[in-house]
Amino acid sequence: MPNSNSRTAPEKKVDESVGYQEIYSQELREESELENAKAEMGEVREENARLKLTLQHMEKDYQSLQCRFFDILRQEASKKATNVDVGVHRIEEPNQLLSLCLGRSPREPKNEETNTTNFTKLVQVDHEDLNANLTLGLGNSKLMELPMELVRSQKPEETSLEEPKDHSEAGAGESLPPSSKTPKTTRNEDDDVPQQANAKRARVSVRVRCDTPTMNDGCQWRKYGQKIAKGNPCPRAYYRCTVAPACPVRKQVQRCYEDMSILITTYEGTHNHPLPFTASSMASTTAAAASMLLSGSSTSQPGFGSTATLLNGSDFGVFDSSRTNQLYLPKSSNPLLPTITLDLTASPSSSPIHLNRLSSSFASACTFPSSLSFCSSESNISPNSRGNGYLKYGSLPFDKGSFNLDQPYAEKNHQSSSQVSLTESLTKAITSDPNFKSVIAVALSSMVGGGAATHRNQGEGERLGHHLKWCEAAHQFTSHNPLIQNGKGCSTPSIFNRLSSSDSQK
DNA sequence: CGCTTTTGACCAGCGC
DNA sequence: GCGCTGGTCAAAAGCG
Repeated sequence: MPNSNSRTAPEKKVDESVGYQEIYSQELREESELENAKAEMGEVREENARLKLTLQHMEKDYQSLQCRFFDILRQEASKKATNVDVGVHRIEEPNQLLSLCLGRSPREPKNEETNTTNFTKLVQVDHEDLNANLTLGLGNSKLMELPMELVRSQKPEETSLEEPKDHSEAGAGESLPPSSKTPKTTRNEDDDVPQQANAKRARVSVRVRCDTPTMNDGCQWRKYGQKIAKGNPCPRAYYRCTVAPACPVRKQVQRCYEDMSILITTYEGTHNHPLPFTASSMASTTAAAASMLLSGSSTSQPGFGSTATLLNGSDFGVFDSSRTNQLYLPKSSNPLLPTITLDLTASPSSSPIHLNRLSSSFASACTFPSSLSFCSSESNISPNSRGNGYLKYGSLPFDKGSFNLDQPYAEKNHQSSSQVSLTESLTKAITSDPNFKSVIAVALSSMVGGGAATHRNQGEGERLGHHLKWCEAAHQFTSHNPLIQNGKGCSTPSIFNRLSSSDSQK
């Protein structure tokens, strides 16, 4: 009996010790898991702190930019007060500027004081919107597609390529969408949605010095026609976007007769599909320009027809009516189509006075000397031989091609990264301020989305794209800093070089 | 073989 | 109504 007692006691002890070991090991496991979780939380917190810091920087710089922009507007307003000759033009300019920068309607009250206060309010509202969007965007991956949203801003119903279009474009098959026959759009759904129709019909003409037959904008194009237009022996080529079968976007490419080195590319329509990174840059550029044109068309002078001109400052307080005649616009068969021209052929240094008088994004965008351009060839082009004093959007000094992962698209076009970078410069020039909110939102969304995605296995390519968007956004963002910092609009290339090199090294 | 480019024909808008 | 012009179509050719 004692044996049994003596036997059971140690067994009980052994059982107990085994139980303790199990419990202990389980506790150890739990502890290690807890520590892992804590470590992960710490990392997330660090990342969150970094994001917060970045956001604070962005907001701070954005506010600085607003202040500066506001000051410039005030200066401009005071100048206008003393200049009666061009008063009619200039009174409307801040509105156009506002409409460009903030995407607002230019049909606001034209009182300058009202303008400035309105602007302040708009900025505040925008800022609030920004915060709201950012808040939403952190949890909403959809915001990552803001550039595309921008591109499709006029067509909100077309949010996805996969989404079958149930209106006239649906089931079109081989037939072209209604908007493809742009001049004929007046008889179709455009009557129903006039603004949308305007957006489709608005054309953005880009003048670029380019040796290659076409300018690589990152998109896929198929040539469907060629004509020799009257007044220009150089044939005009017609391209349509082939990224999506039903994409209504067309472009016309024609060399400038007066200067064969200048390539005039006219974009028409908005893409109804996701775009490669490089293409989205150009698309957002043209969309922004088109939207600016459309929003400002109501204030344009009759004598100027339906053509607006960017970069010579005609819309930004430096208008010189004599210069509009120096435009080498492609002869459009459809003068009803509002056309905006982005002239990238002139040197920024050719108009220092204009430069100083330009406001906001355009001032900052124009401040990048062409010598800093990453456009290998185009950047060294001498100032426009015409000497028209056009402002050139200098290119940002980062090699877009270095992290252009949309190789299939780029390879399709067999064109240099310098042209891609041109797209970037365009984008930065046009969309910098008007879409600054979007830029920040995209940036943060991309960061958050990309950061989260690193722990997942899905959407690798998309994540890369977002990262690229972030890079672009960061460049757009940082491109404003020199203006803020020195207040003279003299950009310092180092920051871009650092950024670009770090990006490209990744 | 599939995609792109070329090129002549066709169509629609506009001015006279 | 006619001619001019720009834009598009579509068959043929070219290319990889």
